[in-house]
Amino acid sequence: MAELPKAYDPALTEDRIYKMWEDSGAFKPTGKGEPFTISMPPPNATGQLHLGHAVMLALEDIFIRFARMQDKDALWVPGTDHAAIATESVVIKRIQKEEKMPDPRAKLGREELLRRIADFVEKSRGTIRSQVRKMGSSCDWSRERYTMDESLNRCVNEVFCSMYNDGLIYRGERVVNWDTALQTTISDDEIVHEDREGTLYTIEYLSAKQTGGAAVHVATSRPETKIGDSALVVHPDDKRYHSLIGKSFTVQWPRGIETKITVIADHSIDPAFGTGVLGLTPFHSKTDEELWKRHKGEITSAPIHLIGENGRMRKEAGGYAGMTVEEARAALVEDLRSEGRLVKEEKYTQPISLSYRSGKPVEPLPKLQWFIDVNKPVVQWKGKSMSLKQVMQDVVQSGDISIVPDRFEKTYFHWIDNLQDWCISRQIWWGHRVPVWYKGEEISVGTTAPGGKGFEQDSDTLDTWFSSALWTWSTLVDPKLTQDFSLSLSDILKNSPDFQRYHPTAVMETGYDILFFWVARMILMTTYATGQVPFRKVYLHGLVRTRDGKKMSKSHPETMIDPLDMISKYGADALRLSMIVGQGPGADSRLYEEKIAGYRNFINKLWNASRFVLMQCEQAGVDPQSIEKLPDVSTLSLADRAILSREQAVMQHVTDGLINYRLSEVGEALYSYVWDDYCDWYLELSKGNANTAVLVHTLRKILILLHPYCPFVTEELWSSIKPKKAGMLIAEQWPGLKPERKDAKAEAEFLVLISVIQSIRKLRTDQNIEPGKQVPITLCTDAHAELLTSQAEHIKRMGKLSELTISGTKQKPADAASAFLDGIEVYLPLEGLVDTGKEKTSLTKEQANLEKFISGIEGKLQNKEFIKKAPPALIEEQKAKLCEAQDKLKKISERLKAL
RNA sequence: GGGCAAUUAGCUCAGCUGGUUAGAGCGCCACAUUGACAUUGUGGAGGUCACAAGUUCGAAUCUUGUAUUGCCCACCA
Repeated sequence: MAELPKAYDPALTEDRIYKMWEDSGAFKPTGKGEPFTISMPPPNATGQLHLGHAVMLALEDIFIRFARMQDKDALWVPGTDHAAIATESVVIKRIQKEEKMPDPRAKLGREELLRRIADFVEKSRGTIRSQVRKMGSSCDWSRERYTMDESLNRCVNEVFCSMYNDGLIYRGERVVNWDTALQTTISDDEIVHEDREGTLYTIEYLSAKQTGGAAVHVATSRPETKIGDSALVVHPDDKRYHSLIGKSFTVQWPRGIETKITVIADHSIDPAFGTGVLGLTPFHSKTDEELWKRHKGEITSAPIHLIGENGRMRKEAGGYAGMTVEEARAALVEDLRSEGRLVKEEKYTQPISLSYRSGKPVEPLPKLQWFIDVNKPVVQWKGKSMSLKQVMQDVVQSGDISIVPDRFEKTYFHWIDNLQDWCISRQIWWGHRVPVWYKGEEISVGTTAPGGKGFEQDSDTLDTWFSSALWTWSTLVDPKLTQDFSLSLSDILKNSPDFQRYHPTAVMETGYDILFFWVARMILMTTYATGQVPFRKVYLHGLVRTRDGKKMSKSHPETMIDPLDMISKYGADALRLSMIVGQGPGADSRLYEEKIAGYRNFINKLWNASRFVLMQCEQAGVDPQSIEKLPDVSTLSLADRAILSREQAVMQHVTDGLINYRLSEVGEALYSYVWDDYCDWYLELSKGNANTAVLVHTLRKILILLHPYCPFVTEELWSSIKPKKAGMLIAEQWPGLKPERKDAKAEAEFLVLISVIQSIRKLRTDQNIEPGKQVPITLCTDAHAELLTSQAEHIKRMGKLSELTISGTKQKPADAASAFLDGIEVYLPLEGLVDTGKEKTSLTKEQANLEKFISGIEGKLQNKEFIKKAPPALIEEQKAKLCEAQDKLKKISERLKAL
């Protein structure tokens, strides 16, 4: 048997073990048993693994290993995401910086830029792959996918066409969110709202002369858009403006600009805000556009497209054309001021919309784009025609999909309620190109280019979430089939064995921050495209924060914890535990190095416990691998019987916990079982009279139960201690319960033994006995004499006793320090050396505790209502406790009196 | 403006369906260094469970309200 080193060294172990797993094919599904699939949320193909990925990988690896050990047909599909906007902008920035090329898109052209991005991605994907391996992720690499794979592209195109044919995808001129920095549209979800200090300007919009009554003032935070107004909107009940409703005016603006507006009424207007009049700018505000659509018929003038995609005023802005929005605002305000039309300027907290991607303000402007209609009731679902929204609601409401923690179901429904048509086209090049071709007025939508000359493909690409939304199933279709264009999507699905067997997936695990971006979109697209839900359960983890609860951010590198650093320092197992234990689903958590180091210590504890077991075997001349069966339980020692009984409880707890996704609790339970029960008591008590069969058996169980959490160290130890015939731990079967091993009496007696030893140790400390010195002890007991006698050797060794006397309660040694347990009196005879002060302090404290406890219980028991209504078992329990406590109190009081 | 969550030891967190003398890890104090482990062991100190009212025989746990903190959503121009 090879000697294990004194401390566990993950660096010498992890890569070797991972390779062994991978080479053995253990990550591949067996094809037998109940299928259990996880789709790995694909990390961006650009970057580095961060803690968010690490948490995801750890959780999913636990799920999948547990399933695999339960003999399920476990498949975990890995992959990477092309991350359209993020990747393109990263590569463009690099080229700009490294090659001093200000506009790579213009200079390189579409084809060359795409080639460069693809190159870059290929390199990064290699990095990501190796980092995913470092975490110990047991995913099936032979099924690895990439969102830009040809087969996935086929799926994307198929879904696009099918939705187009169903009228769910349409092209329309609408106000969209324009990111002027990235020069593309973005979806509503990619907008972040922020409050900024702004100014609310009140301007004289119509003069008294024009209205024939009072002048009309309008408050606005964006004066520059007012020259693009089509209407003024007031509340229908607002008496101030009653006479104006329905009238049209020509508004004179500085620099010779003239607009025509109509005054209309709408209930959405708040008469108390500003002047109660809203200047309606249909082309540069989504809300205004909505309002405008409702009142189109009443408004005579057409909307004005004022702001261009470059963020500058267009020629429609007359004298302000060419200025940036900010410049135009300043200029117009000055002009109005000099005309005396600037009535008021006030400080104002303005909610503004920023691009999630670029961090720059989003400019709403009209643009011809592709959208997904979420309200059209044409999706066949459960025999009904529903809208995409309705299907999304149904699957969660009906329980086809459940979300952990369930409060996020509310959030999800709320999001759907507010969901509007999804703008899916992007003006970037990196991504799945919109499968539409144009020739003059002619449009061709298809998975392949149309025949005939003169067709040109739409230059836009699809939102990256469009392809990610297909992830759970597009990764399972047979790539060969996708090359055959005579097949329909449903043919492909029907004939793809993996899709047939492994979809829907069992659980989707991801951060709550992409519930809307991704999880909801997967539900939307997958139900439509496949008629199945993408997954049965959604498990959401929270954000990993710094020790102070701050967000880790790239701009503050000192706040970042790099998972790979931590792995090389403490090992992947320790990192995994530190991210799982102590954090519930959906809640943010804090991570810091000491925490990881703590779990490294735990791993090392396990390592040394195993060394101890191996050493015991060696000393007994037993080959641990040859141990197969447990001896007859009745022949075993108290400690053996107790640990075997505890083991059953732990096994049950762990299994139930994993089934119910209570990972933190399970981790804690295992931690304390291994460290407290197993190492501190069971192994200690085994010294000198070890039963190697039980030692080996219980250690094996520990390795099995811990394997999903810390796969590396457990696998490594398994090789020394597994039964000869057994294979790798990763493929080991999850143990079933053996209720006959439960032994409440043994566990109770074990606790008595522990409490005796602990109380002796405390007496020693209280009496300042040198740690090495052996002392005599007398235990006086009527109830536990037999037990204590049988355990005398243990008590002597662990209490470092020179002599142990066990007697009845009638004879008590004089001149001894004392302590009192339930039914046992512990005496440390010291021949005149007893530190009575210390003993008094200790006993007085105990006395006070007991008195408090007793009066509490007595209060309860004297309460008639309690006696009447509490469950009888509880009452009995309380009575028993009271007796014990009173007995103990009596002894302590007597002793105190004697002192 | 709407919604959601959190508030338990110095720090990070458990405490599941109400009955515990309220727990863990780290940190702290004291002690211990030759055979599993100092990445350790032994013993200890430390909490009116944010506040208030209510339900109940009984509340850290349920209800309501308040406060503080954080997050999400939202068309006050």
